[in-house]
Amino acid sequence: MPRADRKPANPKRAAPRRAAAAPRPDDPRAPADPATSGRTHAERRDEAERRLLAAAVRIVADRGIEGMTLTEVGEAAGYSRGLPAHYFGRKHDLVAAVASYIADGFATRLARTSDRPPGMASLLYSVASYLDRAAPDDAAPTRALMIALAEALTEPVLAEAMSGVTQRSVGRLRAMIRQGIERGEIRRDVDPHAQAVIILGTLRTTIAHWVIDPEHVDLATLRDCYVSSLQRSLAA
Amino acid sequence: MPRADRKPANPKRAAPRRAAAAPRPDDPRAPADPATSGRTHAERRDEAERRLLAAAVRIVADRGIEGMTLTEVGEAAGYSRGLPAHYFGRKHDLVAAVASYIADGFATRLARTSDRPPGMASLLYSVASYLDRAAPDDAAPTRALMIALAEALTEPVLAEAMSGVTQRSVGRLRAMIRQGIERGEIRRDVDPHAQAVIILGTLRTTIAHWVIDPEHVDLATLRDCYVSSLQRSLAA
Amino acid sequence: MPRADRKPANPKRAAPRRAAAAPRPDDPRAPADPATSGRTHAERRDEAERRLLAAAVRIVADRGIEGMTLTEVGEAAGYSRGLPAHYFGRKHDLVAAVASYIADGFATRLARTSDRPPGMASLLYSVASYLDRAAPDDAAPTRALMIALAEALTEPVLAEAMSGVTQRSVGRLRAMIRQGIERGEIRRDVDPHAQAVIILGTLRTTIAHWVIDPEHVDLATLRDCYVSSLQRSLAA
Amino acid sequence: MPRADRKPANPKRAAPRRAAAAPRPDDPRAPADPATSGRTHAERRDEAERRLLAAAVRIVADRGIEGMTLTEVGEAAGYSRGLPAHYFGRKHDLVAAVASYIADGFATRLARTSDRPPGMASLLYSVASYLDRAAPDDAAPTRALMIALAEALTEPVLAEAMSGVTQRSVGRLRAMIRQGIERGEIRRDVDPHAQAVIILGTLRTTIAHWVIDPEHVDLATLRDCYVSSLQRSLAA
DNA sequence: AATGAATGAGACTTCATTCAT
DNA sequence: TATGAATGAAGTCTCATTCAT
Repeated sequence: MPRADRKPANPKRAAPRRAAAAPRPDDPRAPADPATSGRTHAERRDEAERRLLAAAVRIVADRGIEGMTLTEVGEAAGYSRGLPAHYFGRKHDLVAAVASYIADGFATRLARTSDRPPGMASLLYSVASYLDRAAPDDAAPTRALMIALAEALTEPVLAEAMSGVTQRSVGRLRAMIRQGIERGEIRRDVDPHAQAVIILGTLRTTIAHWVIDPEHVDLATLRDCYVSSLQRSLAA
Repeated sequence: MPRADRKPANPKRAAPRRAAAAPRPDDPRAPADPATSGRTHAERRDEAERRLLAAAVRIVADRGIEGMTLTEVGEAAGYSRGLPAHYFGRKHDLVAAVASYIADGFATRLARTSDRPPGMASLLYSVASYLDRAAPDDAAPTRALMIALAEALTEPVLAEAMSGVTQRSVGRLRAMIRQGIERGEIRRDVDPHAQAVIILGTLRTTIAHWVIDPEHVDLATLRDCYVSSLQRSLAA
Repeated sequence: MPRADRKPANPKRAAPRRAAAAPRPDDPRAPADPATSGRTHAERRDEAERRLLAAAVRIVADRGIEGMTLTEVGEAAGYSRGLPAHYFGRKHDLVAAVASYIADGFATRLARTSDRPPGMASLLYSVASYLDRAAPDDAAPTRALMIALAEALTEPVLAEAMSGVTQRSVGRLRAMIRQGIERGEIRRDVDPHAQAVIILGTLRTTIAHWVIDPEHVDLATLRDCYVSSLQRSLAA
Repeated sequence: MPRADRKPANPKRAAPRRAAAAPRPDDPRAPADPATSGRTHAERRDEAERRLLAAAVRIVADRGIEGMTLTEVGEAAGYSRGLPAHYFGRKHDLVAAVASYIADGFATRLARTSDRPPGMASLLYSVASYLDRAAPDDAAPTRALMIALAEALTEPVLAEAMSGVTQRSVGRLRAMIRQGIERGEIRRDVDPHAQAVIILGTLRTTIAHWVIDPEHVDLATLRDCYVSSLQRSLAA
């Protein structure tokens, strides 16, 4: 006689299902009213998609792209195993969406958002605030970016997205360097593009260093140190 | 580099697979006579192990750690698919061995091998040649190191092995910076360790950037740019 | 060199395997309509689970626990080879489920289900009907129990389940013996527990004997023989 | 550069090798002089074979036939992985040899070794001492026999060897029963063969029960209980 | 006589993917 | 919209087995 109460042994299947009430405010920009009822299909779809992506980012930050399974993403987002596939189709496409989602979060990070004058001042300010913004309470997005950059070496779909965010970042730095040269603040023999690549590389490596070993790395000190180094090396 | 010869034509070949024609001189110091007969157990074992590791490195350079399968490693080395497991047991242990193997290949990369005077000159020379050596004919070792460093973020066994190379490399840079300070070439307020960590990271990140996107990055320009930046920012 | 794009496992996936023709009525109480369509998820799941367990019991009866493979269980039940793992996770857990399934089928075999008076009469009746019920058309369940009991010696998960069914059986026999003693039908110097263990052992060995060599063993004769022996040896 | 000190990850390979000095007096009947030197090839071969078999029995007692690997047998006996295959060829043949070896150890267990008079007294004495001898300091041989008997249900090569012990044991019991009948101690309507089969089976099943679940079974009580039951049920 | 290198079959297990509900 | 049942490919790992030393 079959046992009525048997459950599949897979422990993951025991994970919470659905949780329509208030799944989890995964996304910092969570909507004010996450209640299921009283919302249009489009709204629900959008929210589900956002939650799935946010869950995916957290998982990527933990275990990398290969370590992320569709089942896990669905359940971590408070939905069923099947939903990620339902929305994104192939895993490949989910990975692409995750990569864009991660990149978007950093897209404007080097944009000049202050009232600093263009050129050297903007550059130094952007560099400083890039490092400042890396250390919020939740390191997951930063960690996810680092991992996505790393795994772009072997995963073409990531390479594409990461190449995009890299080029935008390099472009912003390059523009500031050019302005600095035009304004006579920065040496004329500096190659704006190459210098921008090096600055971005230094920023990323500093953050990666902190992501790996936050205990022993003091971002504020490194920030000050780098800003003054940069000033010294670029000054006309 | 993709392999040319996939499998022996005759699938039911009972004879040992090791082709007498010296399948591939994986090891630069390949033995003169790789024929099967006339060698001791220990010799055969050592050679097989070396070949397996060399094959694994090539595959890691192509597809990353997760993309490397035991079957592929065995066959790429000219043996059976079972041999890697037979030697290394778990894939985990093969990965550890591969990581050490990769790390060993770069152990002396930042050692001062020139006749430059110690201190600033050595430092700048080492930095320049690190970037120069990244792009030889066979980029596989460099690629493999970059990938191993990247995947160390999510794979603890790699993290351990990579930590070794990193510490050795940081140590060498740190020593040069200290000498530069002692000789009065480098500012006294530079923290040798922190600066060494940042320099190494920047070198690596930049190379990774180039690996992913060689179109937009010219290593020679970067090298000159970085050397002069460093010189100015560190100079006493 | 960028990786060749990974391709979907099988682009032209063959149609689902579940034959609509009701592959095999594995379960004696097979459902009237095993067709795939028109059933809820829960129903399909339950039926699949029942079929898998029934198939597993048959295979265990044939080849023992070690000889049972997940692939075989899946296909013998009319499903894919992947389903057992999908439901039960590890083979270990399937084995545990099979052991419970087998034990459950025999759990009540020694319960007094007749209108015989308690004590000696019930005991003799239970013993007789235990042997009678062992010889239906399909010896697989009995054979599976014997094998599970045997392999419990080396497989802890079986030992647990078998220990359970054994203790229940011993408990029932012991209760009847106690009643017989209280009613003055059975000698006062009989140790109810030890005697119950011996009776169960004799029953099982008799059945095992028949399972192994049904041609030369006449269960009806052995039954009569043992019932009268028992009566003689226990009578007050 | 390949690491010279690498060992295969398989932990079993780290087990002691060879140990020519005085490996282990596995066999109680070990030769007086186990020294390697000064012995003929035949002697060394015999000893190696005996050691291998003794090691195999210990392993079977622990993990069963399927759980026994050739490598483990060789190393547990103090030799190399390859020796069992070298001597016995296929695993199948080693199993057969092990089965015979086990059976031989129990060949005389039911022989009347006392001065009891033939017939009923011998029968009861043999039964009692069979149970007594089951629980010596080293239960491995008993365990191994039980396991071999159990796995004979699914492993033909075992069935054959076990059939030998069984027939000898049944024969001895049958002879005692016949003598009892001739001497007028045992009822004439007892079938000597069937009764002997049932007695032997009950002895074995009971011991197996005790092996699995020693907590709930007291062999001494069982022995007394069974002896007096037998006496009453067989008495003329 | 004895060792151990190497092979290859076959098991378990995970998971992306498809499809019915 | 969302769930989850079911498939099947691909990978890891274990070992019996063969064969050179």
